[in-house]
Amino acid sequence: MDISVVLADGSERTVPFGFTVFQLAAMIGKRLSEDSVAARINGTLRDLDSVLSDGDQVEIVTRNSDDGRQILRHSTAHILAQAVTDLWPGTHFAIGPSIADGFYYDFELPGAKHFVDEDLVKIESRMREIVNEGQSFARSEYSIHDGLELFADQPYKREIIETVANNLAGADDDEELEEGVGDGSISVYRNSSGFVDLCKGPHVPSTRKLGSFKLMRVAGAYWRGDEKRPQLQRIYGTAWESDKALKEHLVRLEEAEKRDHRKIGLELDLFHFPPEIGGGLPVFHPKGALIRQIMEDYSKREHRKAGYQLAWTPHIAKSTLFEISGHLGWYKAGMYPPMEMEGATYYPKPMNCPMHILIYKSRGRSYKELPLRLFEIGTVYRFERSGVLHGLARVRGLTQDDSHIFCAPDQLARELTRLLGFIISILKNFGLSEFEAELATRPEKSVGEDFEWDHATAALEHALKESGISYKVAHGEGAFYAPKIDVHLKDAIGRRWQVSTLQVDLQMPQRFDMEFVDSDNTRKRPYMIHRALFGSVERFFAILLEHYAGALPVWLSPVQVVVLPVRDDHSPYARHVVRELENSDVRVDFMAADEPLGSRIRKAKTDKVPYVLVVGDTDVASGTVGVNERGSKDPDRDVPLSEFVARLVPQLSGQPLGESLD
RNA sequence: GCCCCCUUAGCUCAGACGGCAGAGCACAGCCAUGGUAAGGCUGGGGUCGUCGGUUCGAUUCCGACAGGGGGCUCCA
Repeated sequence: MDISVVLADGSERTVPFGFTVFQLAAMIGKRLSEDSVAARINGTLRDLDSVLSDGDQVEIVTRNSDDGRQILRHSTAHILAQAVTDLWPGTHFAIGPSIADGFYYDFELPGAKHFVDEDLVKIESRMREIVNEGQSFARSEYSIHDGLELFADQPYKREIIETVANNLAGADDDEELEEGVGDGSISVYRNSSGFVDLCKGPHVPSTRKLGSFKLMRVAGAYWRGDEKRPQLQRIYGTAWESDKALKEHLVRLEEAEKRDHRKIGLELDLFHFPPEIGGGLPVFHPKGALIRQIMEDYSKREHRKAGYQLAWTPHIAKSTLFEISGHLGWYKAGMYPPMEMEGATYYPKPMNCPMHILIYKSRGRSYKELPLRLFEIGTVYRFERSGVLHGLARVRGLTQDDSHIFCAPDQLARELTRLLGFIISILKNFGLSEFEAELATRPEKSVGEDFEWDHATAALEHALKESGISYKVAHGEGAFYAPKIDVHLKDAIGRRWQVSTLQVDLQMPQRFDMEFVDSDNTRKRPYMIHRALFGSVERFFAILLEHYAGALPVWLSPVQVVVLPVRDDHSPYARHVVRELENSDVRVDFMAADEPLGSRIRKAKTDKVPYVLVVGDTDVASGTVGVNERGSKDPDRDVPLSEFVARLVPQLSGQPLGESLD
């Protein structure tokens, strides 16, 4: 008896009853069957040995598809666990999912031992043996009861099974499902060698399908992500559909490493972290400070144009302020410890907002003044835990480009829309073009009235829709006092960074008893919007360095042009060129002819200076320069100086030129 | 804070069974005046992260601490 199935392209195939997916793939083509790792049957991922039913919609999943790679990674995680239990009998293994680019597996070694780096070599070679043995993965199902018995020696597996068994409603947890529990039964995969793991599947049919993987590192990771629970030993690996894809991935990692802002910061002499000052407290060297200043000046100018007023507030305040704001109640652990003086207690500020509120409250406010937009590039101090510090991206003294907007309730939606548009346009002017947003809604633990949350959340969503930015809703991810929008951007090599945040604060106006007099002469409470655009100047600085790999656009470059005389006797003319450029507000350096030309050019280019001008005999004679533009291979000789200036000047302001400077 | 790794010249890194510490780049001086990515010579520069232990002797072995890196947790 034959049955018929529908393939991904819509065509129908007739196959014998009892045919498996793999047999179907083989029937379609040798290449397809070789590349197949699983199948999607009626929308669900299944093993290749699944038997087909009449009318099934079948899509063969190949190793180079997203689904396929995920299956390869998950299967590779299994043989990682198998290798570890082979090498350390009695190991407890917890979970081992696929993740972006790879997989991990969490273990608890007998005797509370820890992995060291050399162990990865041993484990990897055991994994290669398992691959070469061509072990099969076979699925079977167990009742909860039998499953608990099967994993009698595996407390973490038992906990997964028990949690879900006790709370079937919790079965919508993806991780539990990936681990193979649901619907009152569990599924396990058993290798031909006898290794068994709890798993939903699917898996590749044979370990021989695996092999393009590499173990990357060992790390500690808390069981279920809870720092109160045991810390397990996590091994990270990467796995791909082919050795070529694996190699490309490793090259991409190297590229990313070259862009590391900490490395670039050192190479270009921009900033460093003196241990004598303390972790997370950078000093900016002259060139780095100049870049910062350009960023900040640009930002201030744009804010003034957009109707903001600049504020300036001190770095410390009495405890009273943070008692009113609530920071001492909620976030004391995140604040630097206090200083005592003349009987009062002072704290370094962890945020600027309470001080901006005091500016608002310095006198009565009329509805005619709203929206009142205050802006400050203000440095705040937060006691980040030592383990989380990361270059400029996560510091303890950070400078927020912070604004607080106070508006009437009926102005909220319009103001948020305007704000989001402003944020996007500024980010674009820094040469960033791909954005995504997240709308974070009310968390379970939160304060405030429903109608306020609803109003604020709706206004945020309205702004997102108006701006046209793509977004997703992160349910329950908001701050406990406010819903928010987080803007993420993608950098030149596709990494996502969170930058701007907009929050509609439902608490502060009340805590500080803020009000304004409305047109009907009644006192009303304003809404308050918190917003950081760069996030922090330091973090945004890091993002720009990594995005541009240090080759900043002309307007942000600390040195825009270097002028090199070929010989010493060209120096007077070279200095004339320097003066001319300085008259056009170009940041220009002169490099004396005390080294060979080649090495001076090399130095200027490794400093990533956008334009290197070389002047020699012909230039002196005819008033020209030899232009070396960053990124172009050949010099542009005999360019009249006035022509070069005319070409350069439009690039000096912070406006995008729409060109890639990579 | 927790797990793993690292710490030798300003930078990138060698090094030895435990027996006077090495290179390249950078820096300084002299020479070389060179039209497009490293010119030559000479020189200075180190308590081998800190403290303690083992040892006749420790930069090397052991321990603690500090700083850095990769993760986990956290990020108002």
